[in-house]
Amino acid sequence: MGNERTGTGQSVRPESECLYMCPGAWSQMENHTHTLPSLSLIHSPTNPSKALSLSPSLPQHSATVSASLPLSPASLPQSSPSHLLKSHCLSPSTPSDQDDLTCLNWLHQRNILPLSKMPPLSQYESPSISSLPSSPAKPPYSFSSLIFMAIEDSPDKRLPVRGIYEWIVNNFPYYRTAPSGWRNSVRHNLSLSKSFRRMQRDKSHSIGKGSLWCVCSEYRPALLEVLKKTHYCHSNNSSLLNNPVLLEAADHEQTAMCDTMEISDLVLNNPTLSSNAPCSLIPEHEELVAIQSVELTEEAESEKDPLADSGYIEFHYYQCEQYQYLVLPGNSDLDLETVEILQLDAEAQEAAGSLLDLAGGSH
DNA sequence: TTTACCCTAAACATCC
DNA sequence: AGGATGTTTAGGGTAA
Repeated sequence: MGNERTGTGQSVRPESECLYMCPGAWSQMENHTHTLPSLSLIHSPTNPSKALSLSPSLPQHSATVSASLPLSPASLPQSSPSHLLKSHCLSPSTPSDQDDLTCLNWLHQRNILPLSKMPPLSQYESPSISSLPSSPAKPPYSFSSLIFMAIEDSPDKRLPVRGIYEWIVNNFPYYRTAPSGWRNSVRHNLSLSKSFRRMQRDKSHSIGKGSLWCVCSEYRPALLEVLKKTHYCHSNNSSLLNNPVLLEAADHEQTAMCDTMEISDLVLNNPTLSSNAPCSLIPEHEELVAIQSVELTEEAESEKDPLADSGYIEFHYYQCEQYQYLVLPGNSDLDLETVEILQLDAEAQEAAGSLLDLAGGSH
């Protein structure tokens, strides 16, 4: 009965997690390694020069999505990285697909990878693992926004109620396990909101029960605006994402380069990065995670990296004391507080992706 | 405090 | 008949 709209987490992360990094962020980190002389951020264990070959041509959406990825415990894997991969798979695919570690198709279409959002580690020290929530955090979007996105994401810009359900479930894993009352809320919104219109069914082309629903064009800008606001409100952990240029670029499907100056600033101001790690850096578990396949330059092709060939890049996340570490190939350490400005949480990614889609939609 | 917006639940009608 | 869909009402929470 309670309102869970905030979806903010309050639990602790497992001590070691795998992270997912969008190529844009990867590339930008790479581009700024020169400001981090003590860190060799990205290189392959088998080919240290490989990092420079991982320079995907930044796709249209990558600028927006790589602008910020604040980290939140609520959206973090609670039990295992595979759980994270499943629960945060935002691809509209079948359940079987979602069991696949490579199930990031939808995000990949936008060159986005889910990277969990969490506040600095100090905010949730020492809760027990048993207190971890077992399901993904509730998306911050209102039902109107969810319906809007679902309809706009459909080829014909119209969906039956069941199709809306399916879209939401496929894209927001929270609703897979949520009590079914949310469906009632969806119908309630469809009926009550002036933004949505029920279309007369064509009896000759029966779609089964119910009608098709579409977005009223006159309310479309307002719905889009709400999405943008949600996008801003849930990405307040990043000065970068609050840069209007980013969303403006999203609206125009333009590439806006993320200003990563803060990276060097943060790193240079962070004593943990200029000294050795305060404890041994042994992650509790390791996994390979799917990361978007990147287009390699010809040079890279000539120096093949088996990890790159597989489409996987291995790196590890874990916590130690009050710091969060991202261990990249080559045993490099990076305080995640400095990384987060390169990351979008899944929700922000969602918003960004939807906005991008919408921006390139019917207008 | 008010207002607007949102979420949730429930009851009921209609359709398939 | 039963489930899905659609409408309406009611009540509570949150933020501006």
